[in-house]
Parts: sequence; structure tokens; C-alpha cells
Amino acid sequence: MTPVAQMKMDRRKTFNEFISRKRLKSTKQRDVIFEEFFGNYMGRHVTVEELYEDIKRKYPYIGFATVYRTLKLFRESGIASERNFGDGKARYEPIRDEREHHHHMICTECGKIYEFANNQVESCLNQIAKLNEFKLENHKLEIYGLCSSCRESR
Amino acid sequence: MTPVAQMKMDRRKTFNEFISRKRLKSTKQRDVIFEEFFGNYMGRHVTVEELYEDIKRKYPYIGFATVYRTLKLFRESGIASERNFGDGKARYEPIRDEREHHHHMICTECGKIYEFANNQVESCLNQIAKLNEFKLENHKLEIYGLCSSCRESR
DNA sequence: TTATTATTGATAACTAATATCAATTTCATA
DNA sequence: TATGAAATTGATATTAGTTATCAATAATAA
Ligand SMILES: [Zn+2]
Ligand SMILES: [Zn+2]
Ligand SMILES: [Zn+2]
Ligand SMILES: [Zn+2]
Repeated sequence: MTPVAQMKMDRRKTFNEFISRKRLKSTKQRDVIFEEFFGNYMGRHVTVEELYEDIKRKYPYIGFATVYRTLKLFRESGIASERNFGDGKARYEPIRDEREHHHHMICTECGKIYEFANNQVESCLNQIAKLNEFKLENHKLEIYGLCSSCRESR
Repeated sequence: MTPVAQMKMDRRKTFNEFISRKRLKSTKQRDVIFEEFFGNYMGRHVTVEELYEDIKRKYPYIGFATVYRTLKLFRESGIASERNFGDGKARYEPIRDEREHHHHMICTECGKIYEFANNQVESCLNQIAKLNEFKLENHKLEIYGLCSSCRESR
């Protein structure tokens, strides 16, 4: 089994456990949305609208509200992250590895989103929080600017 | 003259220059909003609604749209920063010193906002951008968690 | 199978941000 | 200081994204 397939299976397991722990129900719609999201959006940052439009083509009976609610469930169960990059639309990304914490660089010209991680920054933030007697629960770090190709075509 | 009064005068000068450069007009409303914002909100992070409610008490003839538009002008002229801390409402803060770049720690319990600055983080971000051939235009960094007092009362 | 409970999808309601527009104000010019 | 073009104002409407509502339907425990 490929690592990606393995990961998908792990997320499915986590989600199923969440469903039964919370006494929720597993439905056709949730299955479809899971398959689409974890099949086609790995490493991407999709808006609810985008995912809905995508799914609607194959499964026209699935409504927007269901996609919206299911993505919230994915987040709640810890298999997806919700992101907000300042364009007013929430974006969701599948969590690949729970230890893989990362941040984003967003091109203000073409909108492309790049990911990065940096241990030094992370430990700085922990130190800053500690120094201020602040219990760090989470943090948000984004770089906005021009990606290399948009930079050239200026 | 106190440093704060000096700073306020400097911002006023910058704003007046902006007004005349852009061929805009100076009005009673803009004066009132400037005075209120730079008089009472130094070091704070006020929403449009809050500032409007505050001003309305003394100057009931000033409308919400004017406060909203004037804060946009303050930002455009470089005398105020617009912030967004994930509660869906834009917040504005007077720029105290143009060299004083800082970030925020937000208590998820009481909503208090603390500021911090850290050179090491800044140089890390510059390096990360450089490494990815990304032209850093700006960045956003926030720590969310519990402040020391909310932490204790848990 | 049945009864209970959750889910669904259409749509309404909500919120913050922004656009519209006629009346008013500012200000450059005369 | 009068005039007129241009910007501003405040009330209100519109938009966009999110979230709530609810009757019909589907899932599941007993
Ligand atoms: Zn990401
Ligand atoms: Zn981090
Ligand atoms: Zn600040
Ligand atoms: Zn910084």
C-alpha cells in the first residue's frame, strides 16, 4: 500500500471513531465527501465552494450545507485543518501527518499557496509565550508576497 | 511636548499630506475621528463598531459609514494598521512608531490582546522567503492561548 | 420491524463589509 | 465673498460568506 493510501485509511479510521464516539451516523454523503477530499485535495487548500462545485458534478444530489457541515466535522475530528488567508473564505486541507505542523506563503499576485516549516521559529514562539506566562494553544503564521514566477513577470 | 503628543502631531501631518496629495478634503468628521482614535486608542485594537459607538455618544451626527471609511483612509495613509484576529471583525490600531513592527498574542478566554516583537523570528522569515525566491511583502503572526490570569482561574 | 435520533437539502437569517445616491460640504477659482 | 466642480456624508441597500431552521428522509439501536 502506498503511503498516501495508508494515510487515507488512517484518517478514515479516525473519522469513523469520531462518528461512533459522538453517536453520529455514517452516511453516503459523508463517504462521498471524504473520498473526494482525501482523494483529490491532498496538499491543497480548498474552499467550501470549490469542493462543493467539484462534488456536485458527480453527485448532484449533495447539497452545499452538507459539504459545509462535513468539512466542519473533519476539522472537529482532527483530520482536516481550517485555514483563513485573508480573502474572507475559509479553506480546508487534509492533515497528512499529525506531527507535520506547517505554515503558508501566499502569492498576492497569482494566489498560489506554498507551505513551509521551521523549527527555529517554532521554538522562538514557545519561548515568547513562556516569557509572557501565556499558555500557547495555537498560532498562525503567514508570509504574503510575490512568488518567483510572478516576481519575474513584473 | 510629551512623546505621545508629538507622535499624534506627526500622524496628523502625515494624514494632512495624504489628504492634499490625493486631492481629498478635510472635514469636521475626519477631524473628530482622528482625535478620538489617536487620543483614546493608542496601543489598543479597536473594531469599527466600537469606535463608532464611542464617537456616537459625543457626536451623534457622525455615521457608521464615515467611521468605517475614515479608518480605511487612516490605513491607506499609513497612520493605522488593520488587523484581523479571526473573530470576523477588522480591528484598527494607531501606528506609534513606523519602525516598531510587532505581532500579537490573543487570549482565547478573555480576548485581551498582548503585543510582542522578536528579531530572531523576523530574520527567520526573511530567510525562509529568500530561500523560496519569494518576495516578502508582509506577514502575519499571532499566538492564541490563555493569558496568565485566565490560566490561573481554570 | 419499529422507534428514536441524526442527517439532509432547500432556503432563510445573520453578520461584516462594501456600494449606492441624493443632499450637503469643501475649496479652488474668479 | 460668491460660484461651481468635486468630494463627502449618512441613511440605506447590497453583497458574500457563514450559520440556523425545519420538514422530509435515512440510519441505527432495540
Ligand atoms: Zn497547508
Ligand atoms: Zn508553527
Ligand atoms: Zn498591535
Ligand atoms: Zn514580523
